[in-house]
Amino acid sequence: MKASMDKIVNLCKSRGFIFPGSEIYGGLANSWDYGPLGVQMKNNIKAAWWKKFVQQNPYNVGLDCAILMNPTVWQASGHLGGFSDPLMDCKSCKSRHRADDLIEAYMKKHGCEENLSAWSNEDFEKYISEHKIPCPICGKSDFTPIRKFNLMFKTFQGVTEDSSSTVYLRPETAQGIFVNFKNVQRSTRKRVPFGIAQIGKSFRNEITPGNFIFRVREFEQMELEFFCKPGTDLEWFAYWKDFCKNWLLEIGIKEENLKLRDHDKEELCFYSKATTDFEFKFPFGWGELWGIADRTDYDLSQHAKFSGKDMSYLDPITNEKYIPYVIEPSLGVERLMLAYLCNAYDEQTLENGETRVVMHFHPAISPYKVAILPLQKNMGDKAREIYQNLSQHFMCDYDEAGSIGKRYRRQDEIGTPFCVTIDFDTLEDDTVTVRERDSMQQIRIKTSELAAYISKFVNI
RNA sequence: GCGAGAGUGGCCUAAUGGUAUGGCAUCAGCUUCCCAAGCUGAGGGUUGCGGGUUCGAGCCCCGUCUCUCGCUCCA
Repeated sequence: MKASMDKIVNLCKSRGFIFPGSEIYGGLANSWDYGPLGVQMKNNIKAAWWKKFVQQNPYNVGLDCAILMNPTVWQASGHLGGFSDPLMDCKSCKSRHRADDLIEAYMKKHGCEENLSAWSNEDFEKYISEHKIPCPICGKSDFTPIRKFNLMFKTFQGVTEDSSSTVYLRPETAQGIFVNFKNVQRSTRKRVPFGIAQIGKSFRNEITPGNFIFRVREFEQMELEFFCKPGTDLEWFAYWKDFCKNWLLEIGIKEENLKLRDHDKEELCFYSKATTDFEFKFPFGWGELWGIADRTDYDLSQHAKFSGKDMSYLDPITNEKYIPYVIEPSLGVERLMLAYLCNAYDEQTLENGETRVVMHFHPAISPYKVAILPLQKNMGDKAREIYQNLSQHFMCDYDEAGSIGKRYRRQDEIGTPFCVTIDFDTLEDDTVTVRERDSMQQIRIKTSELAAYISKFVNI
């Protein structure tokens, strides 16, 4: 693979796709700011997803929920409580362990197994010190107190930092969809099966983020929750798996960079009946890109239980009443963008021995669609006129600095699919040369036909 | 949180304790009618921050901040 993380990171920074966050203050680990090209590309990715999953899809509708939610939502979903792992370090050898794992292993060995789910951290610590449970690495029993790693960001609603007003930043957008299931169904008169799509920020206090924008603490999700009748769920699971894969191929992800992996039983989350990961071949190895899960009726049932509201669906034709099953394709915007950058990266050696870096973006995703390049600076007036006209339709770049070859290179590097050059003839007969990025082929075209010509490629 | 490593213009890089190099990139001018050409010139750094040793610190010492890599975790 020609792309390496270093090259991608450097290109992103030097060309204005992605900058390190808070850089002038020395940065903030794993935070990233999206520059002029980055935000454009990110918006294009989101727009393409929305178009495919909402605009063009007869089943689905959109939604945009608040990031802050009633904390009970997170009790119902299981994010509070269940997912803060009780971790302790061995003071002697500095290794880290889960207290419940240590105790479970100890109990298993001594044949006295118990259900630990109701135990508090104090219970864990007491049991470990009373039974002098040894560190599996060094054998000593000298642990730090338990530290809780809650993966949710906490903040305070209201001006006093008092615990009664604690709220959380959502760790996934899905719950906002579940709590609005009835609202959306009623107001749109949708019948099951139907889906609700949402794009929005989520926050997770990952202990180990990294790999550029692959894993970050603040990220944007594109999620679909598709509600269907129990029993039809596996059919729909297969349907969305295909649908998602086709979309990735459509926007230009190469099939050889993609791998579908089904979770086996042990790996499945407690609420999930089936999960398939789309993995992408990143320069650092295969990494999860898109997770598709059969969440069963777990979420709606939990919300019914905790809220006391009926979350079931009454089929108006058969009069059957049931809690729908949910198929969830969940995709991270930044992660897809990183995959997309790696997927598009190419270095080519030209006939003259020079190399060019080319980003092979689909025209719908590339930040700029067209660059306007006057061959000489004294053609600037005409060129700016063309720029003004094309800007009505597309994101355009304008560049009159340096040789024409150099300007082509600059556009190749940021993946601009078309370059329009203005020359002497343009001033005479109003035609321009359009140069295509991947083939480097040139065609001559009337300026009046430019917008229509380029539109054909830009629309997915 | 622990362990290790690293911080010199936008990027890369040089500097036995002695005036902070050079390249790329950027900008201006000349030249140039289609794929990183050339020439001339310009701007940009108190070496992450604070202190100490010294006649003198990018370099040595202490502290601090930040980043990177590994470990534990990832609904």
